[in-house]
Amino acid sequence: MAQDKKMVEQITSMDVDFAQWYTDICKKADLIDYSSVKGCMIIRPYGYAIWENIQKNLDDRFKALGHENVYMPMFIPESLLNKEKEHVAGFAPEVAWVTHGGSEKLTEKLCVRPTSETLFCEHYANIIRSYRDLPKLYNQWCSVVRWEKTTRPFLRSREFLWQEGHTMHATAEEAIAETVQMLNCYADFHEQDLAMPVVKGVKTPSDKFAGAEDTYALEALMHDGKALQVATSHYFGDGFAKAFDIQYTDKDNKLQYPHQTSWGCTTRMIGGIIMTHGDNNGLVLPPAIAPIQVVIIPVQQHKEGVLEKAEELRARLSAKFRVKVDASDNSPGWKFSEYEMKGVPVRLEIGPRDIENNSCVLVTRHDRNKTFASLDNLEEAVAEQLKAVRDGIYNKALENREKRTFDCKTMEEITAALAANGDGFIRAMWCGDEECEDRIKAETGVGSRCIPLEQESVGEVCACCGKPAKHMVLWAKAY
RNA sequence: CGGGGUGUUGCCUAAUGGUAAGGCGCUUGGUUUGGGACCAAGAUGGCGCAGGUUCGAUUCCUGUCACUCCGACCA
Repeated sequence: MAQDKKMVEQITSMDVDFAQWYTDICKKADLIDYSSVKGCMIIRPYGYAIWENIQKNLDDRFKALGHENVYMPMFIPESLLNKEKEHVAGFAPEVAWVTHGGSEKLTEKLCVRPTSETLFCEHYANIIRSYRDLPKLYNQWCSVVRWEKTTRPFLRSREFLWQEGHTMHATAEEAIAETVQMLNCYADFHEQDLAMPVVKGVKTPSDKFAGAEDTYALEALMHDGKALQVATSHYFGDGFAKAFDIQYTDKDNKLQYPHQTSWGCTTRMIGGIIMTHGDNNGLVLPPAIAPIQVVIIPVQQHKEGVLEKAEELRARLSAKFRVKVDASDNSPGWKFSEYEMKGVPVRLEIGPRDIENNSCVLVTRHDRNKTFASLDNLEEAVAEQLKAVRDGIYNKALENREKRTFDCKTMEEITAALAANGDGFIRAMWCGDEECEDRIKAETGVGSRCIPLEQESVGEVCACCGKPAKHMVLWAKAY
């Protein structure tokens, strides 16, 4: 098997170098290319198609919950960004500024949006007058810019695509319900459609979004044991409303401040998909968002009738699935490898022998399991195999997470667990003191990821100071 | 932003203070075709960028940019 010369472009094995493996997949599965500006990546058609599928799925979910899409400008005047002090403080270090229009210096510099709370607030202040104007359930799909120091494709790019929901509600209760509802929406999308197990939790105060009362987040564990925050949902209370002077008249003719939320997820999810499901043969895509769900590989395609049959099956299956036939003159073996690298969930092989038997071969990407399917009820067989991929990769990811989740009572136990098992989720109790949070990070290397909504006691006292514990916290190294 | 590594054609790698070599890929023709096929003939780069040293630099020096890894910070 081993060959001296390099026959084809290989993907670095993830056990050898996980970071290189990740980069190889991004490049070799044709997801991205680098551009001439650091941290700004070109999302190539195959990568962008994944994003489009994610976008469509989520957009449908948002609209089903009553949200409307809008589009805000990409520039924010400095004075507007400065209105909410915690918010600016949080974002100022990574904001990109426009200082000139043509050759003229601008009288006020404009920031390229790192997020659009301020723009939404300015607009809401203009359009919200009465309780009859509430709730406002807006969302926008756009790109934002954050001048990151360290960049990686999908995981941390200086410009990234995302959606940001911004809603206004008459009461705190309604706004909190919205915050939780959207967290659940994201969680369902990740679990069902991305086949990615997630932990729902709330961020510790030090880790909250700049300007938020509460930040909820979904945390997923990657294959290498590092955590990735894949979505967030914030409850703002009326802090922004006060800073931006947004008020409405309630039923009793009294002026009130509305309560606000924002929630978002980004192209980072694609990085999460790669690092959750990918293997040494390349990408493994969850069927729900795979640009190609079924690739048809004609075998002995020069033989009479093979290509015609392949095309016939494509036409038939296209009614229900995203299907491609590869009729190029590459060898079947080459095609098998190619579409495995690209993560296509199901491969359909059709050759003279199959045609004779009125059947075909279906192979699932994640386990290369081969089944023979009759052409008579092919749609059902394909649907079944796609489901098998979704369930298979979900279970594999869940198993990895469970294998890498450790309950610890003390910092010594945390250090020992990490040393013995490698990176992963640590479940440990915390007193609520920021000093302890910092010390745990400094001394064990894992930071607080979230306080899981589903609390489970793993001890009585804080793993750091030994005082009575308030919460069980999930700790990990993170991307 | 601090510390390390890298930059030669589409990809991988070599050599060299005297003007770039090979494999893969690509093109054409033929033979193949159920796990990255084979043969033959072709095409493709001046060595990230900018300065400097030198008769002369891809090679030496300086700077810069990008990629990458490890930290700190962040979706």
